Amino acid sequence: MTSLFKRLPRNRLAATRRSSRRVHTQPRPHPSLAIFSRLFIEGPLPAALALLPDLAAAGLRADPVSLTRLVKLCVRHGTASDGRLIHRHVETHGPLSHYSAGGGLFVSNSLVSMYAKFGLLDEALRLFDGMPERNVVTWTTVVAALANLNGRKEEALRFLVAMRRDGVAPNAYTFSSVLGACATPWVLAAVHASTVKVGLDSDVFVRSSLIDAYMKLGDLDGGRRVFDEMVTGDLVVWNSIIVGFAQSGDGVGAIELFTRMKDAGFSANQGTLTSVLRACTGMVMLEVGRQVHAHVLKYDRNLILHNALLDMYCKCGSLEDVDALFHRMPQRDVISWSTMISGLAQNGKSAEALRVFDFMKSEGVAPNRITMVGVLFACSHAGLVEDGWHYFRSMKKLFGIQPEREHHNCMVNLLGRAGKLDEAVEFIRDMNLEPDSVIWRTLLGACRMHKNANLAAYAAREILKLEPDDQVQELNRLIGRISALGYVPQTEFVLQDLAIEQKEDLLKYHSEKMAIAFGTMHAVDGKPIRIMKNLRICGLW
DNA sequence: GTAGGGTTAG
Repeated sequence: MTSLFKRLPRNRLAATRRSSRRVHTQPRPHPSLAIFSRLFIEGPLPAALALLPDLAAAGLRADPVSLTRLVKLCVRHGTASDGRLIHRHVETHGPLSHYSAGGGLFVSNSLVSMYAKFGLLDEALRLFDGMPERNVVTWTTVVAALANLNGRKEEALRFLVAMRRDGVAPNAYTFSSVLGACATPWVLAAVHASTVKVGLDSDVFVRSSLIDAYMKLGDLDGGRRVFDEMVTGDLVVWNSIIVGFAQSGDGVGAIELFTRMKDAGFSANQGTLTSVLRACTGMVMLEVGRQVHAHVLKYDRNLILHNALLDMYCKCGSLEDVDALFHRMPQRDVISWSTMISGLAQNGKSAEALRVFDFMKSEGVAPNRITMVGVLFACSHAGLVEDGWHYFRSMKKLFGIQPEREHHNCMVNLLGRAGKLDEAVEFIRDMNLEPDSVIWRTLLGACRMHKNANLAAYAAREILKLEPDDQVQELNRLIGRISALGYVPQTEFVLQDLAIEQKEDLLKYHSEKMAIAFGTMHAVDGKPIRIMKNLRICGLW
């Protein structure tokens, strides 16, 4: 136990004790090493953090192993300010440079990772810049953090180059992370070639990341080639290829691979099935989802899988399946209930959604903030303004849930759809949050629905203030194809005073039209096209 | 003791 802490030199210890006496009239009991070590390893975190000043006052210095454990505890149970507290403590009372090279490096690495996990990448980079030495873990931590952020992926690649220039060789961890930053086929080809060169392309983590990277770029053949080179096999590599196919819209291919995987002797686990189901949900592939359901049957008591199935059937609009499954489920948690509430509301069954909410409460299940989004959403669809207000106002009192941005947005949607546009504006002005573009867009949608051009112009100006660079992507290419299919725009829903051609132009970007056009272009003859959307604000539908 | 792949609700 004593090996966990090192005593400081005697003069420093004496000075610390003197200052400690000045502060406290009664000498404080000496904190025991056993308490320190146990709390640093097991927590609870607040108690461990509270001991840091005592530790310093007693002239004791935690060793690197205890400190890295404390940082880990902080990532799991604490906040960024807890992490900063540890960092400050270490720098003040046991500077990282005082540890032997390995020990200090471990502590620094864990702190860099801690900042990255709290989303404080710039603080992580500041610490990184100040480090006297860095190893492959230090570099990989930063590369991975950058690769996971849209907008900083190029930096991740620059760090990979800098790392090699610094004489640190990337390993499988590094490649697996940096592959998430390959946004063009050329970069991916170069990184792939590097993995082959250093013999890491057969590592299961690298292989799975390679497949993901090819699939994300839409290169199904590239992904398939990497997959086919696999000799030993790995469940997650199978998972990568299956999800890649499903997300590329090749649901049939995904299921074929899924079957091949089982033939190859792999047993789909919960992770495989949930990710395949997620892909089915995202692509609205009801038939494929039903086939996956058959495989879920052997996990007949798995709540996560049942919830994923429930969501899939909701998003695919198959309410008979939703009903049958929900009643058969052996247990239900707050996610099951929330899925039902939102799913029914999305399918235009608001009254049922609110009945399910009552049923949920009668079963003694406490709603959470996501449940309340569903409830407010249901009110919004059914035009139940009074009920919506009641639920919004009672969230805190009845369920202890503080209304957040998304709940405020639901209220603007509710008031706006009900035609109470002035009340919606008043609500936006009175709320304690700074309105964001989502709120203004909600109001704009309501203005269109109720043909209020003045207020629409106001909302649009607010949106442009917040998002001056709002851009339209490859849309025009797609529009050309829609027109070829006989699309005739209905200009009465454009409120601005514009020439008819300009109005038509604006309506091209209407989301349902686009979805139907996309479906028409890709659907097999005779098969239904299922359009999934989260809001029903258009007057035409 | 530090960095990695898939994993249910808006």
